[in-house]
Amino acid sequence: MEIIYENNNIILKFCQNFDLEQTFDCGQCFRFEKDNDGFFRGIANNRQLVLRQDGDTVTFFDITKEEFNEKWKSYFDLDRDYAKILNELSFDCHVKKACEETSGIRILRQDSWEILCSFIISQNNNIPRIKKIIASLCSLLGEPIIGNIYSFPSAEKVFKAGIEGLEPIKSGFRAKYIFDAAEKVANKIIDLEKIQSLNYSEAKKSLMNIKGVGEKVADCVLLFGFGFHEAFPRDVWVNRVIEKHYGKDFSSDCFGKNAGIAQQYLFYYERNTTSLKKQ
DNA sequence: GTCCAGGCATGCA
DNA sequence: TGCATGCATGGA
Repeated sequence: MEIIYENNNIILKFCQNFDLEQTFDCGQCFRFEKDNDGFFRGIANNRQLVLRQDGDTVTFFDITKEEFNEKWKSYFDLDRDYAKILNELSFDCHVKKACEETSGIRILRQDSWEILCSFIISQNNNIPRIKKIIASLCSLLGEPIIGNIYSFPSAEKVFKAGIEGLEPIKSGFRAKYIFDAAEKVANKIIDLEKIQSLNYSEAKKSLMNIKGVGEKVADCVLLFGFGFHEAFPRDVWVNRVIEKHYGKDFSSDCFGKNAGIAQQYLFYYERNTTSLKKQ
């Protein structure tokens, strides 16, 4: 990959294993959208980011070299050698097949509080509605960023709003879970910075003290919000893959420290091939 | 109207 | 420990 700084834009040439569509569409983030002209816009790191991909060239618009290096390289996991990892994971024929179809997903490194909240909202829910609830949470309690787009509200803000204060976002039974998470995070009963320093199983155990956080949500938070790539979230789609191809004795240990990357490729492949069949 | 959605808490055996 | 059931809401 070659990095060029030009006219206040960052241009990445010869990108390997980096596809914006796949990365934003694989269910790990809820605040990036593609417009009709091929531009992706989203909110992260407290600003709006605009990007575009043409073949193996990705452009980040209106961004300094310093900001790119400090914030966005790690956000898009650009220093990790995905070609090597996918090659290693391809000892497994199902992951190999998934990679042959789709090889541009990167695990984003997102804000841990935002991800915790977002995946609490995700339970027993569908992606369009998850996005809708998150957008209304942001416009209800976040700070204005641009136009009618708002930042993700802090845990303190959500805690102060109270369960009743969350009513307008129509999150249903999840409101009490969102509030419990906000209360524990705001009051440092769960210290997100400390969780980062724990090992995987201790970190998971700690997160599961929050109401509405079970194994699956905890694993998503660890994978997308903390960078624990050994986390292997088992949702309905992945369980379907496991039932079909692996059987009862399956353990994600076989994928080792990159199990989460294997999971994401299996998830994306299963979800897309199944939805194609439905059409 | 019915079913389902990146699950989880709860109650019961 | 393992399994069934209810849960808020909205789109298909």
